[in-house]
Amino acid sequence: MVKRVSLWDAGCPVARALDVIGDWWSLLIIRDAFDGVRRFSEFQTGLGIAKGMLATRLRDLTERGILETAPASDGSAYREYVLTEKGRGLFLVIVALRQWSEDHLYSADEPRSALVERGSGAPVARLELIAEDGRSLGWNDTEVKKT
Amino acid sequence: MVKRVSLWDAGCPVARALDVIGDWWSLLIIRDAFDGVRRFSEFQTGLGIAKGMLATRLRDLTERGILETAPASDGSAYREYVLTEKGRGLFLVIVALRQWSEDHLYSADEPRSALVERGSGAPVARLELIAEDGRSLGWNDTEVKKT
DNA sequence: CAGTATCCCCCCTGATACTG
DNA sequence: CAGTATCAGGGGGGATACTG
Repeated sequence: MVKRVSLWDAGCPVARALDVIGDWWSLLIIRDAFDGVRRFSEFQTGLGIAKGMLATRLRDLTERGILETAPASDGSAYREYVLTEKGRGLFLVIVALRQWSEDHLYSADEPRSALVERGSGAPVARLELIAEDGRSLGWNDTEVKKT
Repeated sequence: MVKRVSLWDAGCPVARALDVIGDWWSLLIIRDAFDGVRRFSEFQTGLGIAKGMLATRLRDLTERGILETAPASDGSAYREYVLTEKGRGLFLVIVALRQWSEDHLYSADEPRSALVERGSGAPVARLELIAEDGRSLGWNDTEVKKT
């Protein structure tokens, strides 16, 4: 973000999305936020990010409506950072990244993690693209249509 | 990629994925590849990227097994860059980004695009997270379990 | 703890020129 | 057309010190 050439107006939704969350740290911060991280120091130690960088990223993400600040839940004087509805909308992006990563970036003997239902621990179905009638679609079965 | 601090070994699949395709240009190149772009100059003019940067990105993506080179289909002496199976696996990541972007980054009066079935033009269902029995799941219904 | 301020390096990135 | 080589700049990003 804040890059020399913004692709915001390039007319492609993907480019516009990357303009907002396409830098190195943002998605990692958002991932941590989904995992319940809320405090500055939690992000900082968990990510190993420099404090100044983290402050900048948190401010940017807040300005862009992905995070919002809330009074600390423990009564201390500090802020907490929580995902907005817009921010929570990025969940599937992270799930898709996770799924691809575990499919293609891990060797068979490495420890894995899996997304399961909270409580029951039942596995979650793989993300897939389907037609409205339920047929599974591959990447080559689709195209982008301007409306 | 090639960043001071690699998160490849951070133990998080999302971080590892971003280590591979988390830089500014890679996903845009991949998106273009999904749209059928194959030639150096097509990428270059379509993205407005500097030639040196593009050459570096194409090489990195090839080394990482996301793209592969093929002889030019028109018989010329040049290479073409096409997605591998691993690269095609990123389709859902791009779809998720597109969906989020159109949900949250576009105002009502802006022109949109939509993913439709090739040929029929029938709309594609929204990406969503479901349990194995078909129930729709929200972000807060899940957790990551180490295996 | 939660930041802000400063310093500074280095690499990403663009621009241009050059080659086959 | 498809790159490679080189140069120059700007800012991403780390480290440290400082404040409340």
